Amino acid sequence: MRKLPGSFFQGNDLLLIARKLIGKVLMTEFDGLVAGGRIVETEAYYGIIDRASHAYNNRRTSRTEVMFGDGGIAYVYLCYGIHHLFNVVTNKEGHPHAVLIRAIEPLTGIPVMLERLRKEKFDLSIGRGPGNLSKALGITKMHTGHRLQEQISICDDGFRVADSAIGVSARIGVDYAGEDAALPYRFYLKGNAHVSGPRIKT
DNA sequence: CAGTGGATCGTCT
DNA sequence: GACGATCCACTGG
Repeated sequence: MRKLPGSFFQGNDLLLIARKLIGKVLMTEFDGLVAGGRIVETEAYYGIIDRASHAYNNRRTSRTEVMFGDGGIAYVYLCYGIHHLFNVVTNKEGHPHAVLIRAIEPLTGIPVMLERLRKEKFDLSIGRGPGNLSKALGITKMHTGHRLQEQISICDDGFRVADSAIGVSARIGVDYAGEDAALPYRFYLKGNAHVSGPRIKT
């Protein structure tokens, strides 16, 4: 288990980073409670030229400010007043790229996740969908701006994903973004039951 | 199954 | 004052 260094996140190749995050392990440790899972679904948000991005048109506010910093930082915000969505900031200062983590396959700390979700038994909804995974891992908007090296970290455990195992599609829930809604910026591990969105028909 | 609507509040206009 | 990078429960077929 090797924590990904800041340099992993600071490249300008957003789509490649979003793709390479598939198969990595997202871990949290809050108050001694460890939880984590394998990332199986991501979405890329292309900053100032992407109508789906909060940083579109160089929109710089107190909320979006962390996206303008160096890569390797968490961007967490509240959606629909209920859900905390976790993003990884990428690229260098001044280039507000981000990758939304949409789903994980739970690996460790499953009892802790069940407790946070108020669930009795393991089921596929744990870690499925960006709101669910943040809740399971205990991530909230108070963690926005945190470096991904301490309480929240992303690790390589040696798991390898072949290019052919990664599916690509349009992003989910970004209809407001006009033509940019159709861009192929969503990546997922084919056949994984924890991936969100409509089931793929085979 | 598909479709619909409610929850709930920070953020920006 | 409007609106989400969502989720779940509930409806009807």
